[in-house]
Amino acid sequence: MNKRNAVPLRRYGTWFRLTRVSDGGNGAVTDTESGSAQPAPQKRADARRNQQRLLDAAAAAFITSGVDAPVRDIATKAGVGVGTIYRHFPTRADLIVAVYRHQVEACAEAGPTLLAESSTPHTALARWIDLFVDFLVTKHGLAEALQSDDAAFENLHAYFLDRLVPVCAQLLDAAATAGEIVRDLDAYELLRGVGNLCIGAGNDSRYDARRLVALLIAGLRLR
Amino acid sequence: MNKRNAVPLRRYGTWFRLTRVSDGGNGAVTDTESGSAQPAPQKRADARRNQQRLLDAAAAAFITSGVDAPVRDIATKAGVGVGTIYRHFPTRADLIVAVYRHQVEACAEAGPTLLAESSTPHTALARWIDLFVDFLVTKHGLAEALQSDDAAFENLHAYFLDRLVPVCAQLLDAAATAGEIVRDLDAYELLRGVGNLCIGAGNDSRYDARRLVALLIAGLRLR
Amino acid sequence: MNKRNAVPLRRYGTWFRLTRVSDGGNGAVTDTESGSAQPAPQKRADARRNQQRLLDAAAAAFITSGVDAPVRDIATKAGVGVGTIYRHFPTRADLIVAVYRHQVEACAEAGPTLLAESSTPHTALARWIDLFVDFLVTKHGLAEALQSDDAAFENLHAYFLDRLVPVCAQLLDAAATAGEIVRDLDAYELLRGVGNLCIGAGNDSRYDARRLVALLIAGLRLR
Amino acid sequence: MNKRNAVPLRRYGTWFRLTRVSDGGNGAVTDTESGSAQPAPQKRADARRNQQRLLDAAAAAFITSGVDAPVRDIATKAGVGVGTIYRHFPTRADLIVAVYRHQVEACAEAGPTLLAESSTPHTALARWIDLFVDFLVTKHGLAEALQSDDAAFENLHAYFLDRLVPVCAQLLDAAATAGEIVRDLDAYELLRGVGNLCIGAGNDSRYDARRLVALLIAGLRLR
DNA sequence: TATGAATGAGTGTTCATTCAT
DNA sequence: GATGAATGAACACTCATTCAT
Repeated sequence: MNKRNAVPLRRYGTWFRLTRVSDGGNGAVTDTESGSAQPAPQKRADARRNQQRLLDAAAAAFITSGVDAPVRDIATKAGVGVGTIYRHFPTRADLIVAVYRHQVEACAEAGPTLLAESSTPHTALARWIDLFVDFLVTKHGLAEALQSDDAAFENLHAYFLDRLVPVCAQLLDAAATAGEIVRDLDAYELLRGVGNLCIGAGNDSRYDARRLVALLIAGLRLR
Repeated sequence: MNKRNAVPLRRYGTWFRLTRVSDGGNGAVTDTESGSAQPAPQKRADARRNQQRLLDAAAAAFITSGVDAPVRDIATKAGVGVGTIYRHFPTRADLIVAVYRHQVEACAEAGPTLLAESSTPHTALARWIDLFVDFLVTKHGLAEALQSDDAAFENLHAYFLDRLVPVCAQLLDAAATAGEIVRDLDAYELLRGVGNLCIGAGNDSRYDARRLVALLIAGLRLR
Repeated sequence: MNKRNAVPLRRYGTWFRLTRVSDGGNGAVTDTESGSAQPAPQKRADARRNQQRLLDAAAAAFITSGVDAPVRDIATKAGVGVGTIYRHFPTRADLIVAVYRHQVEACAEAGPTLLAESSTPHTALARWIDLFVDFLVTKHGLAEALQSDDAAFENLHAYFLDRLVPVCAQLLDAAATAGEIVRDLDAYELLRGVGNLCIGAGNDSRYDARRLVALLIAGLRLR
Repeated sequence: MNKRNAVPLRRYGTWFRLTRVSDGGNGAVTDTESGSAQPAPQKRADARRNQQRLLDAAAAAFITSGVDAPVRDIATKAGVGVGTIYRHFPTRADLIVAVYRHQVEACAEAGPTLLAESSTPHTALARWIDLFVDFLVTKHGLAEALQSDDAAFENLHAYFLDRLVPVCAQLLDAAATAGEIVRDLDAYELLRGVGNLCIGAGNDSRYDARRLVALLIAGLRLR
């Protein structure tokens, strides 16, 4: 996870694009193992294997049935008992976060890179938002979960906001400072709006979330 | 919501009449406007009272728990037995449509009026969309239901689309013809986007759906 | 009802046979109107009309859905409110008895006639049982109700037994006295057995209740 | 029930083996006969205990309320949650078949044995029918279910007919070949009739199904 | 530590029966 | 008397979560 800054931005673009095509095996990794000392005695091998199988199964189930997929379905798909899921991920939010952590991190880290590489801050913002949309649109039910006020999703909200709001704020600020956009909107509100526009996008061929998000971003421009 | 006064009140009269045309016998006609001497076979007073209490309770429950609100909760809130709900509204879609019919009709009818009264078509569009947002923002479960692919909501979709898409299309068309906006977006997609932006708006004080919708409409403008 | 003895037996045979073909409008009549003095001031005409429509509707519903047919279905079919049913027939058993009274009476009265007309008592018994089977086989659910221990059917049991057991006993006794059959079986048990053999006979083309009943009666014969 | 001792007990061993062949994983194998050293993956002890309690409770409930007994009643009687029933027996037919499988198998297997052991085929038939009656008379709901046209019971019908009709046919055929009985009746119809005669036998002290069945079988004899 | 059996609250829906109009 | 609106008990079935093994 620390190595990732070395990966050129375009990688991320590709990554997200690949994601759209064949996501699911997104190699989620928990924070624990990216700790300080790699040679430290890692968890038992079978425990880690289970954790990985669980994440793969959950990712697959989330695609099929949304992030509300029945726990038992995920367990069956992973070839473990339901108890094992609860051991590794006490709440559903924990599981969802673990499944999508990689991609959220990648998205967060793409912000500064895009800002550095793009011709204008507004372009960087638009491209970054595209990344976020590409992510959400392919995760059925995630956008819904992000706006749900179900207490079970609190950790999920917290994680997404912690990681993405500062990045988005930086991009918005840069664009505003450059005089490209209004100062009307804070990062939280923008992300929420973009997230909402992604809801149900996968079910409805007549609805293209990307087009609407692009209009929203265009609407930010000062005239 | 203050803008709604722009829609003449008489519209509401028409409104009820239209309601009766496509009604399934549950038009939730309030006493107020049907006056005293109607030759139509009036329902029993208690039945009509219950019907109204049911609609009120359902509207409240939909806000709290979405349009999936348990039937029993609605019945309890209305102070009636569950059987009474099924008597008045055999399917859930019947109940949802009945709850929102008045406002949908009012919204639909406001379109042409606004177009006639506003300085430009784009202004009319923006004001009409405001009306729609004002409606949706207070009906939290509704926006979610409108994007759900649950078969129970098919009639709901059909009703909303039948009534609102043509109106929105007329407004979009007028604005495009006037050279004010792009032709990028069809009415269905715009309504869907606006509907999505309204999801969860009532639960989150940091999120103002109206502001985001305004940006979206601004984004339609030709530069 | 008192006139009926004047009707020759073969009438009854025809009647039952006709019943099998086109029963349903079986003209059930309550005891009340066959009282002592015809010129007495009868019930209001509409009340009697309702009663008759109810019986016709119930007979039809019993054929379609068995004697468990939903009360509201019967009411709807009769064009009356459910309350009217309960007024006329406080329990389901009352309704069933009223519907079938004519035929039960006819069957009961056929016993002595057959005994007088048949070549032997055993023949009379067999023919009388045939009458009973013909009756039951065409009344879906009735045989089931007759053996049900549901308290709602108590009156039904009582009525059937009161009317038919003595007749059957008379026939059995005559045959036993003539040395044709064993004395193993009392009338109650025989009727119960015959009733049971009729259960479900209408639903199953591979099952002919008449044939089995015939075997049972044959089994009574002394060897 | 005392005659059942005529069926050698070893049969019951065979019985269980047969059970396993066509079993859906719920063969209700008691501990007693599977001994200690079985290589098969044993179920958890509590699960097996529950399964047995469930079968006992279901058998009892079926007697009381018929095979339509409410799932929750059975669960309560067994001291388990309703979910446990659905885990073990996904459909009601599964539960019914499991409850009666042992006895149906025993009955089926008794046919050839009785034929071999009895003095005449007709005697064998009578004794076998007695076995069947002894079985049914104590399962009050069962006889009703066997004639029900409810789709939920289709598998039940199929199972009973598959197992018992061929056995009965063999016995009938032997007796007919021996010139003892008429060829009037096929095995299906006979079993259906016997089953019907058993309906409600347990509730009514004035009604002895065995006596009536004996008369029916006697009626088959050639005179 | 892993398993998956058990739990039971939650939900939609039907229908006999009562009773206000 | 007649009506039919209202009631609510009853039932099947699902699934998140706990905990004995």
